[in-house]
Amino acid sequence: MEVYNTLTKKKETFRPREPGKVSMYVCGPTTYNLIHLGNARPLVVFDTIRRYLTYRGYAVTFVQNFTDIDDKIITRAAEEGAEPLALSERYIKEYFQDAAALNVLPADVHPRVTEHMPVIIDLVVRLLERGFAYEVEGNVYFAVTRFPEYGKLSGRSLDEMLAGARVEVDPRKRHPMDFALWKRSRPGEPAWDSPWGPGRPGWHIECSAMSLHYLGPGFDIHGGGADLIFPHHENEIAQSEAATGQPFVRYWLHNGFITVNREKMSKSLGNFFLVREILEKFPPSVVRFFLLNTHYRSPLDFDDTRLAVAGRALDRLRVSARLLEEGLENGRERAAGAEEEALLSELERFKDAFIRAMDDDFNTAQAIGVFFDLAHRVNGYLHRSQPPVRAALAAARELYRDFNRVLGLFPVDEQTGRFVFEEPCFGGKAEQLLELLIAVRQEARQRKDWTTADRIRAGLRELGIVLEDTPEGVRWRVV
RNA sequence: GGCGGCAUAGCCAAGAGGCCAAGGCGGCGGUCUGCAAAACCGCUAUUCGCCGGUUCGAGUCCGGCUGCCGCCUCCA
Repeated sequence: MEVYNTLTKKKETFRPREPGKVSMYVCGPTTYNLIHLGNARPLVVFDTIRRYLTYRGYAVTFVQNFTDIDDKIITRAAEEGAEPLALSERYIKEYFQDAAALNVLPADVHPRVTEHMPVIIDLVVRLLERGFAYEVEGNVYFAVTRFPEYGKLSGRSLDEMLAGARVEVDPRKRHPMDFALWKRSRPGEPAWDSPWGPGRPGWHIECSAMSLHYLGPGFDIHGGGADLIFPHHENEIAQSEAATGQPFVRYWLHNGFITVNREKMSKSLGNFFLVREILEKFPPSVVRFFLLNTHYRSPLDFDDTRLAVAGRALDRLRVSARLLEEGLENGRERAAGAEEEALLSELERFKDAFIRAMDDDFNTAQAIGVFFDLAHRVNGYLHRSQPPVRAALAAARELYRDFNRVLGLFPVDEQTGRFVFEEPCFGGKAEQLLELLIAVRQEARQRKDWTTADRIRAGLRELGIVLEDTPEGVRWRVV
């Protein structure tokens, strides 16, 4: 397996710290608002990476933090007249709702800053003891000049950073690039006791403290958006390696940005789309497909049209999976013939191709291509062989499930293990009404009353419900 | 100003030296159908931003140019 490591700027063979086990940490959200699509990309990407590593037999320990106290939370809370920690709590709940909708599995641990103060303070103390940090009036700063390798992740030297610096220099800092490990709190702000007085952690120290706490130094994968490379991850390396004297992380993975009109989607530009809003217009599986249909390191331009196109593409896989399930119901328990033998051997080929794609730096775009090849092949078999051989289809369904286990595109019914084809926005009485309309139309068709039949079909199409007349009866689906 | 990335068909997007340049959307023709839809069959880039170079051989490596984007400031 090969992964692109931001630290070395090249693909490397993936060798975990411990054979058979993978430890990974992904920077989670600062909980002061609902997540937008740009925030959702790393969620879906690293969820998929985690799923794939699990699929490949690794015992994965996956940690994703919540930054539940920081300046932005305090500011936002003040605006709303809310308590900062209550605000965080609320948005953590909202986060889990969006993540679940996108079929993102919960991490093994979701540590929060406010619940790890002793661990964070210990790390700051250690940095002070080792001479990598200094205190000024209740604030503690990391001294970048004491860490010669500062800049190794983002690929620039302190001099280069200074040359382009647009930061105003804080007079309390010894070096302009020094950054806060601990910030003294102002009156009325949330505060925790520390050897330097009441305050709260700087942004970067929490991830060092919590990842080291749960995974130990030299853990395997640290992930996040490319905008975290500098300063966040650069600072994490400096803090962690200064404190432990050991390499911090083996592989740094960074996803590319979501753009809108080719410009980065960001809160500061205001060109962002909330996951919540998008899910009002598109099924979550389409959003997930859209995110995975491009390699995770490439930029991905977003607009409604592209999502709609993704939806049509995904429909192809959805329809194929459905034809497969129907084939299994109508199929025969017959011995495999030449046609089935050919299919079975191609299934092996698709599985190999899928693994090859994912082994190459988690190339989900190529892996999805293999999924389409598989669907095409199975559709062809179904088209040619009626009734199909059940054993062959069962093998095909296993492969659909394998691919889906990794990509997480289709919801699966926990009870039956079957794919769930209709999005949960439809059901109950509405579905019964639909069945009634379909029955009426069937009667019209038997009378050869094509006007009535076509009117019902066209009307339903307007509502986004497609009817398909097949020899086995009428099939409907929501588009 | 410093550092970095990307440019592949009408659109989206894989592909990091060598069988015919994946896949999807769209389009065209056909099979099926009452007509459709879906599915199936066939077609849809003599060519990978431009110019040089390395090589028996280059979207794929090197240099230059052009264009777009990002980081250097909170941001996934």
